Amino acid sequence: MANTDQNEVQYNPQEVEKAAQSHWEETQVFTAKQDDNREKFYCMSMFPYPSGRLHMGHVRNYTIGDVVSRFHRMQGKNVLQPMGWDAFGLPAENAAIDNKTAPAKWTYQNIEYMKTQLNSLGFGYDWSRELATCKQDYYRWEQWFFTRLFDKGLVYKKNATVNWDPIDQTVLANEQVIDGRGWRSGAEVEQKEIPQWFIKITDYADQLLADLDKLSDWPQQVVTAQRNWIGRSEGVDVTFDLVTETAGLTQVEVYTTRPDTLYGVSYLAVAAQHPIALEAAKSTPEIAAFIEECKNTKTTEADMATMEKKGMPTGVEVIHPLTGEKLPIWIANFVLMSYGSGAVMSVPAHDQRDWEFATKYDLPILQVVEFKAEDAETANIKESAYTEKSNLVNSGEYSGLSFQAGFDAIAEKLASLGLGKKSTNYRLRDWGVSRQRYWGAPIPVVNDEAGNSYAVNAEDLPVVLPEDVVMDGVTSPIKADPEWAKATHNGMPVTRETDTFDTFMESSWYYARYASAPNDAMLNPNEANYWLPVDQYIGGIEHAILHLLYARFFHKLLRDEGLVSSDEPFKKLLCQGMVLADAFFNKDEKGKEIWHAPKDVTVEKDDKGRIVKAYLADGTEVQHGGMIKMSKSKNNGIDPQSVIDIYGADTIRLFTMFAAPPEQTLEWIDSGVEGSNRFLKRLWRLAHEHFSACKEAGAVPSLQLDALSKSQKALRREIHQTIEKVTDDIGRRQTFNTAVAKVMELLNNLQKASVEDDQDLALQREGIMAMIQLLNPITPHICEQLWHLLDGEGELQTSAWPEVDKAALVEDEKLIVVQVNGKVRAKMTLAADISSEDAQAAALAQENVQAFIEGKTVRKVIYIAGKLVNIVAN
RNA sequence: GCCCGGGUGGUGAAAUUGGUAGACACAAGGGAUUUAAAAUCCCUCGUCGGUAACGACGUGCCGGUUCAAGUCCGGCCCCGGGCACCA
Repeated sequence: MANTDQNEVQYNPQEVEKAAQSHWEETQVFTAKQDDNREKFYCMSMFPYPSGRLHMGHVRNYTIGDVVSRFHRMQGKNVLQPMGWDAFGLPAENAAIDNKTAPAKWTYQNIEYMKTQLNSLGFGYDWSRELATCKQDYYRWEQWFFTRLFDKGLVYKKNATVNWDPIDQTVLANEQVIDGRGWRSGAEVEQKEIPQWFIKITDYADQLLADLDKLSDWPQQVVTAQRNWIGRSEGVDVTFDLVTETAGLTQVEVYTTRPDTLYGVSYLAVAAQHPIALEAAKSTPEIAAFIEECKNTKTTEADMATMEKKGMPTGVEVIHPLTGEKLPIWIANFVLMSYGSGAVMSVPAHDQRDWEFATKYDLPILQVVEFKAEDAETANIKESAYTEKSNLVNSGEYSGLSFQAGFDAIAEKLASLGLGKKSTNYRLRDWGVSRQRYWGAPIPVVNDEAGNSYAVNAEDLPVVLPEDVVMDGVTSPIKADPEWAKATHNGMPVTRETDTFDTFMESSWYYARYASAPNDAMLNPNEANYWLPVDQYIGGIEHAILHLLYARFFHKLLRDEGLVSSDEPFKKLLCQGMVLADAFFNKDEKGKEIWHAPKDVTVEKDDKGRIVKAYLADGTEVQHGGMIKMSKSKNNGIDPQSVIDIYGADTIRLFTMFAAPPEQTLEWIDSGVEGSNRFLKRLWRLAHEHFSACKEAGAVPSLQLDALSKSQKALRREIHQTIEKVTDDIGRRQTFNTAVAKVMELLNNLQKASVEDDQDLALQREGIMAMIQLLNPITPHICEQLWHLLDGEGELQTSAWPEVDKAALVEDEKLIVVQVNGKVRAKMTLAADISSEDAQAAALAQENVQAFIEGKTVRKVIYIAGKLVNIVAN
């Protein structure tokens, strides 16, 4: 029991971890080599942006990845777990301005430091495959690939709006616009149209949608989010003839998903930028003013839904294609120029926005869809639109048709009149990849004097981004230097594009480059196809849409280029939850919240452990803002390094895996971290006690399976139940928290078991060795050291995962619960092979059961073998 | 508004196929050890009643199915996240 032997070796995580890490370095156990005779397992975590230091979100993400990798490696698979750096991006430019260094230098310094942090956490990466997206041996292939897409007609240039800072004369990224003003100049940001490059992701919209069905090992919510983002809808393009020619047009086209409601149209609504609106503005100053107002309405704000529906009549009219009726055209602030044709047919009775608009401007509301029977009592066109799909009414010859029949019949009629055709629309837009930033991969395009664009020839690649630059904070160095843009293309003088790629370009294919990074090509298909697809991808839910959609798209592009053979890049996806911590604040004179770091705050708790008072070192009282996501703005981040320095990597790894299931939020609790550390100390101590006992005994005794006592059998069953559960929890369920809990339970039981003879000692050894193996994916350093201490066979990292001895699981006796009318009244231990009759009889004989059935008639007895008896009596 | 999650002790959570609700851990309280403290170890710990045995109640609310419901079905309330004027 509590052995306070003075000679006992103390658990010193720093020493243990250093030793284990050197051992892995010597054995090169994480270097992955292609081997067609072994089953491969490719486990990848989302690579970090090299911001300077790891944060707790990284620790959680990469611990999960390392646990999965080590588990599969111990199962004998050929595991690849790489790591790299998402190294291009805006923060480097900002830091460069603040620190007066070049973005490249800052980035490489950060990479160097963060790499030591990752290593100190013991993550088993194959560093020989390390990549940084800002290096030319990486982005040159991205540039090459873009030129291939250029040749295939999958990219194009068009005007698109950017945020323009009129004082700094520069383009701003969305995050540089704060409350509509430039972050440095404070000038009001303007929308400006400039030519930019787009990749035709919409050409792949159907494939991206259809292949979602193959992603059965992705979280359902991510699949759903992507489906909604692609937003496929089926409808009809309807043409309305204008009564009089306007803006050079004789017709207006609209897109509708509800052609069945065509008889309910009472007006058309067009976007403020629509040609008809612009034409009307020429003669009517009020309209011009309204269009100007619409320009300034933010389209990104969340309060859009509550925004007032506003509009103005244009005075222009169209003819209803079926009824011949004249309908007015209105300009409406909720119609988007960027979706469909920038014009909609308005059916106020059956569309809520149209209803609000029509009610406000007193336009006719015509019901053409019958209320379903179940809605008949509640629906009321005078109060809101009825948007259900149902049979048609008031629709001439189409009245009485169902939704689908009406849809088809009206679509057909319009087609025969030459005034409509069925069409499919997507919410998904083409991917704009131009960024007017410096720290990114230059877009490999040159332009001649006539304005023609050419993809840079393969032999002229890469287009190198100069790294030794001075950032003035306003203009991109490659835009500021006219010499940089000078180039020749097939002997002709040309000018380079000075825009760079969206950094999502780099992160869309890095998983493939880890698998294969030849010097002379983007990928070697043979190597890439050995490792791909990624078997397990782990990262934050914030990338559920953009990154994961772009990467899926890129994979299909790589496939169509013949570089990979699979359809999807990531077989299984795990999105880990956020890390939360207590946050504290007080308010300054202006009422502004000032957030204080948890380490500066002292808390007082009541006897239930709830925070009743919190104050700073100088006694100032602060308020507890609750458990919220660790962030700079709330000043509640915990630096992982400080935790590693105190408790070591194994403790931080254990706590993050134990405190919550991986996809749920994790609450950072200091006392919980101490608890995890306590557990490791107990494990350490038990293993060392065992080691001493073996030394005393002279030899490591071997287990005599047929000579085990009843309690020894029970303990051995517990050991093998633990192996069974942990294997399932890590391998299949990915509930690492319950795996840890089960090992904790085993340690508790092993500590309680008295060791009196050789059999006890041998059994203790079996249990300890199993714990070391089972915990190794989570806390590999301590396990590695204990494995050596106890002379484990072979390399722990690649040695076989412990196997369940099915015979050990067999129970001679079982605990049976006895219920009367569904309530537990007794428990009894019976032979496992007892007959149903005997079990029922034993249950009825229980004293407490007798008390509850006295005076009642037993109607029925249910026996669930080996588990439960339920006696129904009344 | 729409789409996902979720609601279980003082707290984080567990209960995998409908079969003992609360494993494991944290906090709290009590005790041992110690000159003292730290560390360590032991005990208690859903609520109420009872010395205890045990009993009643208990998984957001209301109802249903079932021998049996945290789990399944119907309705409602609340919380968190995501998307958003997509025609």
